[in-house]
Amino acid sequence: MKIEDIIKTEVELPLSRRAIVNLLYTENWVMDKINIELKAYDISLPQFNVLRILQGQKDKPANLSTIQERMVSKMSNTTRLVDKLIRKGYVKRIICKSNRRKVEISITEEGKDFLKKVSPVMTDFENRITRNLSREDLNLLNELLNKLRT
Amino acid sequence: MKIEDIIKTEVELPLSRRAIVNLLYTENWVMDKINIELKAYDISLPQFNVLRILQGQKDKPANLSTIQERMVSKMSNTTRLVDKLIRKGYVKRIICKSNRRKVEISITEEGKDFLKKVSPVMTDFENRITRNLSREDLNLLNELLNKLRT
DNA sequence: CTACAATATTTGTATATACAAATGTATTCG
DNA sequence: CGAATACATTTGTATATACAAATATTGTAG
Repeated sequence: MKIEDIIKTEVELPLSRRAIVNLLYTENWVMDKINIELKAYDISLPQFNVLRILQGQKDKPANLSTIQERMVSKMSNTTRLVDKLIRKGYVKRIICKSNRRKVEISITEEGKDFLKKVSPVMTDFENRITRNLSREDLNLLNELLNKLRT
Repeated sequence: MKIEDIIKTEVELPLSRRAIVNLLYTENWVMDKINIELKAYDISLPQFNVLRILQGQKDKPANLSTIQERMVSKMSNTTRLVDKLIRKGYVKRIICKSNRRKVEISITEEGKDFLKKVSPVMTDFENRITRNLSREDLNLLNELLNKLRT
């Protein structure tokens, strides 16, 4: 559906505005679907991503700033996000011995089990939501987004 | 910059995940820049969009549900958003005579003046932020996003 | 070794958003 | 008419986010 029809504007948008509005709208549309998917597991996307980052560390714990720089959306408050994961039992936090300003955050067995359950669900979701795009389409979209940010 | 480098993952992402992550990341990147731009005018993007919608009405007032269906990101709370615009003096709200469940919201002269000042700034911003994309690129991006939502 | 700057995280506060329930009004149907 | 239902908006509440300030720790220059 054309973006002009979605936001019900009579006048055609200038090309650059149309692309930006479409980008914002589509991101919202995707996020809605992701949230619906994750709601069943009582976790938010940022929380899920932190778990994935920690698992990617292969048992080497990460500190807060490492997590922050790897997040898709830059978090203003990673402390409280980690707090929530701790309350759920998915991660643990210990103060770094070598530098007591730092904290070391690592995934628990419970967190790993959770990921083992939810990761395939998300992978399946990603495939479903992009099913209308061919491999070339996906590559092209990826390149255009990179180019936009250049 | 490749999305894998941005989120510092060692493994290459599957195509569909890469596109989705890139979409979310790029939208965040754009929103950050929009917020910086609008901050000087002490207004948020949803608020700005409501003003544009009301101006598009050409003095015909809109009710809340009309505004909601035209918003890019579906608002869960348009009442309080309009409250803020009223406090700023940019819009006014009167109860609809024919159907007192409805309210009629319209832009004030002050709101029109504000838009006259800020709209060119935003148009200029939109052109700047898309300057690396050709007309074909923008059309292509637009089509790919439409296709994704199909 | 002490004061000062730099680093890493945490906390406070204001604002934003999501979702559900409540309010007030209009319509319909016996 | 009066009860039930539908409609349009508002309010309550819990959670999320942005940003600034505070805290705690380490490194460094004199």
